[in-house]
Amino acid sequence: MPIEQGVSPRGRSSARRGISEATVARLPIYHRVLTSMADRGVTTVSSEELAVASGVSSAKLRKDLSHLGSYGTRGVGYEVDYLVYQIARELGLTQDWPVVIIGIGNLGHALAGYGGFASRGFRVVGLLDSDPARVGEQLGQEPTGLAIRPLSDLEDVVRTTDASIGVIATPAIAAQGVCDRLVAAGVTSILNFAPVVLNTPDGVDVRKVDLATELQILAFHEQRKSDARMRA
Amino acid sequence: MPIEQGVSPRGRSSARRGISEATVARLPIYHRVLTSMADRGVTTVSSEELAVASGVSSAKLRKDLSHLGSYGTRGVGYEVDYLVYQIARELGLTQDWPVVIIGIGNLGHALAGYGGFASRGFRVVGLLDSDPARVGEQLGQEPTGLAIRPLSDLEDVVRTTDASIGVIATPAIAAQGVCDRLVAAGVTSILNFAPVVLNTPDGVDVRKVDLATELQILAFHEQRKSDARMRA
DNA sequence: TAGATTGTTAATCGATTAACAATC
DNA sequence: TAGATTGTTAATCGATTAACAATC
Repeated sequence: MPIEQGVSPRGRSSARRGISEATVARLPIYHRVLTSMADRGVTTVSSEELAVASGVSSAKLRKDLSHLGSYGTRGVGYEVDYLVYQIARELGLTQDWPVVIIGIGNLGHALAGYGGFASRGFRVVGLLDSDPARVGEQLGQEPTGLAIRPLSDLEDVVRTTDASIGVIATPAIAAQGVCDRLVAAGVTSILNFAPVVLNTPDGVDVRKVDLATELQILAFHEQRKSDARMRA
Repeated sequence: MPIEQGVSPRGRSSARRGISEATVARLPIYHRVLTSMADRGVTTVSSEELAVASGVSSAKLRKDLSHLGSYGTRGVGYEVDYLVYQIARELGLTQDWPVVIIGIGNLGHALAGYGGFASRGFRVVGLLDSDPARVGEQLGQEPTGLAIRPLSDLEDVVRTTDASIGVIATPAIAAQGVCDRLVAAGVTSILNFAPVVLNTPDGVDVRKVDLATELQILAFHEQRKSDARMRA
């Protein structure tokens, strides 16, 4: 019996090093597609089926999944429930993540009410806004609802809720200041919707969602297509 | 004088082939950073300065810009205004792009009111929702405002406005159907906020913005960091 | 056993980086 | 001319793909 692959030195096989960013970015897609399959009563899926449903090639899918471990059965495929669980564990969805949202304008409002968070273990535990007129406003239904608190409560909210993830939905001008305060209060992951490049120390992860950028990329390709039509 | 680089066979040098997706995705960032510099009265910028402000390496920045043409001056840097214009032209921001938004819930509402669109040539020309209670609602101020129209008007709106970009902000269940109708009506670029993998024919570009996915990627890294702290 | 499908390898492709000649 | 900085090259790195041996 050849030792093809040493047993991980750590308890959890998934904790091996070297799962690439590109793979991590696709895992949530697989997770969602698999969850929806499970809901429809599908119990087993092949890499080909899952790949098509996820919009990737089956080779890429198998390669991605192989980073988590050997969870398929040759000649058969993957057990949907088991794979959902393994991906969730890899992504850290088996634990609860307290999230604070700063800037409760139109967008912050929409984010606070987004159902897709809670169902994946993200618990919105704080809503902050600098506008005194907005402070105190209650979002959501009473039992689970949350009141908007003044921005000055930021440090307090982060510490009492032990939130490690902050969502910035403020105007651009306020974003860096809020970011600095979040980091100082102990937040180490930031999802940024403000159209600015945030400066953060090492060890803090920032992901940026930029609506204008997305449209601009589409416009670029739209222009290409329009040029191509022109030539034809 | 050696012919190092043939003149493009097309009128516009920027229309050369082979500008990579990775580069295209960064151009909007450069464009925004440069615009903000111009607003502050900066007239000239070096690749090093622009790179730092954009959060990339200067080598990457110069490589990216070199795909557009030779718009810098050795020993000096880049003229801010000129570079802004060249990037805008490359991205197709020098023309107007009519955009329709489908699904005017919290998120669609926020998108419709987002100022970052108009300032970059994206004109929201249609708002559609399937909820009769919402139809007729006026968004924005009177002169520029827009009324929500019934979903059944989709084809009509796309055709009369000649929109080639559609934004889907509907619930997941409705997204594919709306997508199919948009494509049938002639839309060739789609920005999808619904948490589903859309199926589209070749030639249609889809970009997906997925809030839950972004948080899940952060959670993955957060878990890693927490593991690392545990071990320390 | 025969058929199916995984997990992995090796080849390919593409993007990033470092370094520097060109040139202002 | 001396100093600065671009544009480009070549090396490196990482991700994707195709193919197939392993194995259910």
